[in-house]
Amino acid sequence: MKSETGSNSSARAPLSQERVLHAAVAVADQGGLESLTMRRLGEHLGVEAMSLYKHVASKDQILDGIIDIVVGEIDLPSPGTHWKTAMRQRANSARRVLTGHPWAIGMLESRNAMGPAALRYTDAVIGSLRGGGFSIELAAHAFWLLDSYIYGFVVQELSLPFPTDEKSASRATAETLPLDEYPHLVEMATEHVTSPDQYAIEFEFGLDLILDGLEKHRDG
Amino acid sequence: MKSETGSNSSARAPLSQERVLHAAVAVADQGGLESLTMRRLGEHLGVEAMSLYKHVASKDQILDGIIDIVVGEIDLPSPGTHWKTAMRQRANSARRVLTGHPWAIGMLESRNAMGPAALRYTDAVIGSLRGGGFSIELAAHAFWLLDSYIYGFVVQELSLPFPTDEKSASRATAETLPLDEYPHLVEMATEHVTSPDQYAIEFEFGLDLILDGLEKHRDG
DNA sequence: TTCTCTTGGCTTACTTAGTAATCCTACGGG
DNA sequence: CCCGTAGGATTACTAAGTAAGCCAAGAGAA
Repeated sequence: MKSETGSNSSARAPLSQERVLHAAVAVADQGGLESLTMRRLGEHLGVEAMSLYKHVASKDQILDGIIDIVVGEIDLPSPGTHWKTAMRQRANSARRVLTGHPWAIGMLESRNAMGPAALRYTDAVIGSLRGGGFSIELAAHAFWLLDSYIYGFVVQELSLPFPTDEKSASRATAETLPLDEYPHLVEMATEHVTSPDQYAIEFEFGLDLILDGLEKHRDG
Repeated sequence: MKSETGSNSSARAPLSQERVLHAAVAVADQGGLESLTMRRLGEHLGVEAMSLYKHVASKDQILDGIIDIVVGEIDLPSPGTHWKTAMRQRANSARRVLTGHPWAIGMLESRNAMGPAALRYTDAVIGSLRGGGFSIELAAHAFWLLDSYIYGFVVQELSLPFPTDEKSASRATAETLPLDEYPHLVEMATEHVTSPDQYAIEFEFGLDLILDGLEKHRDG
């Protein structure tokens, strides 16, 4: 098993900070944040845990790094696009990316260092709004509002059990609950359909409402 | 030091699940989530770590419990109030509570249990909307939209360095950044005033926009 | 009273984490 | 040919969650 003498062709690719961070994303994606340990990450890269420290300073730095990688996956508004289209696109892209890396959203509040991708993202969004005729003040408002909505929506979407676990949802709403204590909850659970793409519809509703409201502010 | 023989007056109050959970909130409040360890929690209660397990099943259960305690601190809309007033009140209350326990927001996505307080909260909000003339569908939309906004706003508010650390903010925006790479960011940082209660103003803006939009939907 | 449960605490010890300190080895330039 | 260094492995320390089992004090029952 240790026939790796000399210039064997299967000599593993050398580590690098980049490879470590991308591997960390992969590990977190498949096992969740709590499965991302230095030893497991090393294993994933065919390397001992301590070897990682030759490329990153600490686990904290890894955590900062993988957030920025995720943020970097969000599509930036392309310069020419109308602001409303651009905002809709980046909102949908952000939601897709964040739900695709469910561990990421929970880290946004704890680590406040904005990496390069986060800076680029923020700059592009504000730029798109300014280009769309928003004042500085209104652009700031719009940015806060839209980002709040996106983050919060994803937080809720991920914290609700529906998508992953069909039967736990019905059990939670139908059996476990003391039905008469929460009449409105029960009413909603029974009468409000919950289709697989309900979240997309729900997301669109709020997004449209916000974009329309912003447009009115811009024009009025 | 072990003079606690017999019916000493300073015999410590007996533990209980409630006392453990409230102590856990206190520990997390003063030291952050990562400072909440079983040993420290025990210390805080004058007890060994393992003794806690006579009252709670696991640390996970503690985490679920303290979230529900925090949610329970949010003011519920009082039944008689106009829906718009009620939503504004509970939004402000929720923001106040969540920023007061900064560790809480990051846990909302990971633990999906919904304790009794969360159920009560959800039920009351939906009830207020239904009472205000919202259809089931629109009440669901409104709930999602408002809660997304609140959660997301708090996430952003807590992840930005401004309030706690005055000089790190200016350093981050003024010195560390390669200024010309992020022109819009720089513009906003320089021209957009950031007063201490900026967050409250920012929050109001989005809240008003959303509430007005919802009202329009309800009436049209 | 005395014996025995039960309740609620303590002690010990095992596992898994992050990481400091140290060591080893192959390679590249003098 | 030698040696410094880069990039890996080894060992070991500390802190955390928690399983297992011990022990004291109070509440009934005989």
